[in-house]
Amino acid sequence: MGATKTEYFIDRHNEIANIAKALGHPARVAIIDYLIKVDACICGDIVNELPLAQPTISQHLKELKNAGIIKGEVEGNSVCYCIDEKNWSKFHKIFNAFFGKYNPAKGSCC
Amino acid sequence: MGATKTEYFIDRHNEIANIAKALGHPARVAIIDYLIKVDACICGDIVNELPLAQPTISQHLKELKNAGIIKGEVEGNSVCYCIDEKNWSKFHKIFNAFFGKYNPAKGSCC
DNA sequence: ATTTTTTATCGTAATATTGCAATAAATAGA
DNA sequence: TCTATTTATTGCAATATTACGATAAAAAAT
Repeated sequence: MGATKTEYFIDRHNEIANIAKALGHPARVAIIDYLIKVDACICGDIVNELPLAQPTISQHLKELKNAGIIKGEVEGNSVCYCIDEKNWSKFHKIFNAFFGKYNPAKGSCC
Repeated sequence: MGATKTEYFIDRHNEIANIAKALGHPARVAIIDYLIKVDACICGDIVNELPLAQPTISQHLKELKNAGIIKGEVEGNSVCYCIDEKNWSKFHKIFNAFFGKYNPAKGSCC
């Protein structure tokens, strides 16, 4: 008990849930938004942008990286983080397909 | 400690995170997919579709309802659940705008 | 070589989530 | 009324998440 029964569900549902879960924290959305804004790959000054301690940011970055949303490359002293372009497009498509599956126009609700 | 510091973040980031969080479990994605598939509003036979106990399903339905993704109406004996059309369109737009903010083409990553 | 800068990891506390058995609540049907 | 049927709620155990201080690791600068 307590743990999600991942093996009970189909891959597609798990994949959508995984991406969504990674996006399911305001700090992580803020990190992504910042990375998009500065476009060029920016490293740890994300810490200065958010009201969270450095270890917390590092943890959130790790989760975003694990989900495949961002990637980080060691750049001398620091680490350069940026959006993972390839996965981003993929995830965009997946979510667009998911939301597109339902057509509100013909919604025949009670 | 342990709780998300919601008040530290801007509304937009919290909104995206909230929807994403609700979609962040395969059972909830499966429930949505099922509701879309049967189109007409279907009640508690979701329980027969998923390998989870009735109270667990009920809890997931509650979370989806709280997030505004689905709505439930009492229909005699049972409850009729369906996609919340209005919010669905809204959420679709929000996520499309979010993913559309980044243009992988000009991604100038390290 | 020592210090600074930058990021990751460890350890720990607080809180949240997931899941279910048991049970309640509410209506339908006999 | 009594009995199903259907859904929600309660209570609890197991696990996950969030957050941060302390500290490690690794390269840069002095």
